[in-house]
Amino acid sequence: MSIQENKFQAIISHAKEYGFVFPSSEIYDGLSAVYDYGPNGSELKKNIRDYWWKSMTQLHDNIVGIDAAIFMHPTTWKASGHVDNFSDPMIDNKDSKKRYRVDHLIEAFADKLKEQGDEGEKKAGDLLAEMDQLLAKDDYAGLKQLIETNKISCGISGTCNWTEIRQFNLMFDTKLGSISEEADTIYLRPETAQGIFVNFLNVQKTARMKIPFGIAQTGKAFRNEIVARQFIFRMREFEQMEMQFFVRPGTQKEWYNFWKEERLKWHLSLGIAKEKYRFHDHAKLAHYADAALDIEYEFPFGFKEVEGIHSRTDFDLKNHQEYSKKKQQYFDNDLDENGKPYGNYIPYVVETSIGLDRMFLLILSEAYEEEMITKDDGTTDSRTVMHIPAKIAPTKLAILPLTKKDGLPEIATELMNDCKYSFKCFYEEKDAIGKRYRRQDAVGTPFCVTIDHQTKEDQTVTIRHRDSMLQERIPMSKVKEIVLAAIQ
RNA sequence: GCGGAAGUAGCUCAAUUGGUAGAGCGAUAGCCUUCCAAGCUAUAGGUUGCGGGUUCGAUCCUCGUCUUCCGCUCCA
Repeated sequence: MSIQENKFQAIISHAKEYGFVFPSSEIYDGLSAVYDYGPNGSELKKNIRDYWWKSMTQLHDNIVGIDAAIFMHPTTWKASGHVDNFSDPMIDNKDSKKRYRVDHLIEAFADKLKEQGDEGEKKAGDLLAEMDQLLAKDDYAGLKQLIETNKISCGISGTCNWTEIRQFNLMFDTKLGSISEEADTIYLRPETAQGIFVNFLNVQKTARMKIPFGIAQTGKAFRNEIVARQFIFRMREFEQMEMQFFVRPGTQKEWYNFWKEERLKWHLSLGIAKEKYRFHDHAKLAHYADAALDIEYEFPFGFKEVEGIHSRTDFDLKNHQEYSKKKQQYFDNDLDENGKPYGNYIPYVVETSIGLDRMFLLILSEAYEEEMITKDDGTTDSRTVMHIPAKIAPTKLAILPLTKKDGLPEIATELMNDCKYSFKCFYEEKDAIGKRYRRQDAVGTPFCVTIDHQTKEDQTVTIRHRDSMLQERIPMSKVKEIVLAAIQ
């Protein structure tokens, strides 16, 4: 475990040192649980996003994309259930410093009452009924009163020395409109999915989609996590890559299983070992789901969720129909077993939702290696190498003239100009060649090409492979196609 | 948010009982022209996290604060 923890620390340091991830606003001591992506990080993140986007919208002809706004009409979040389910009243015991969710605290007390026979059973029922009423009214003073009159105590300290009840709202809000008194409160979206749901009919009609079909979207989402830690794993501002797949009611289970397998295939297509992944089925389901699972990856700090597959039923569309008073129905012309069209219905939804930042951390965790190598003369040496899959590596090709004289930089520049329209290249003529190789290893560049004096004679160059460190002599004219073949 | 630990150059770390900060690596410029980091020269880089207090004098003692790490609490 401690080796793994050290590895995680090493990855965080490496990420900062080589321009992948910086703490946000670092010169002002940082902002907790917010991070910025540097030059290499922003390339890698973009490449992961593009790879996902392409696999969804280009390789599936029944999936189209949208880019909905972060700001949405406030009613959206009432319909989605987030306003009610996204805030929990909390209370702290002053002696034990333990924090409880108010409803959990009272429910636990009620469970104890129930064990005391019929009379306790009745008391517990009354208590819970009263709690529900107070919760519905957001009456925190009343809830505290309820705790005090029932002498509900802390399990650790045994005292009833409680703080005031406080509300932890997990959605960020802001004001729309410049004069704050007249402005409406709106939320920063806590998930991108609702932008897809409210556009369901717009997309279905304008892109002439037939069920089953999907809508994909990537974008920022915001959650006011009480504790946000573990580097970029849990951030307050993060990016999601979501796809909502609309299906005929009754077929959701089959599509749920389809996407479960399909999404795992996507992960494995990046060359990551199957053993690093596992499925985790949710026993306790969210308010909108009839089935849910996580795709978990073994991070240095244990198996954690990277992606979720949720069978969201018709919960969202049905609620949007109710709140907006706009029909969210789809007319299905396909014929059922009786030869009649399926007709009007509100589709069911299967969601795939992956955290881009988590995927980024997954790639870093998977790629990072401190390698011990034995040199030809028997001495040992170490190198830090990022085995980032070539197709998402920040830089694809480093072009290195062996020396900065004798016309070698000119030839290298020519190659650079030939390749830079096709993929991201990096040019460097400083320092010994070995040092330059190591620098490229550290940022995960899969290929280095060295131009030497022989290049002037026969137009060949040395191409050096990052993972194996093997070198081969190839015609300079082949460089572009070799790299292109590796990144597609 | 609570408890514990830590914070000195980009990184890793020094600095005697309190006497106003050094090294290695890295970076930059140049030399060398070398196919797997650690040849040579030079340069830059610090209000010791920040702010008070004690003291003639604080990196060191003390208080507060911020950040990070570990453990709790929350995570639709």
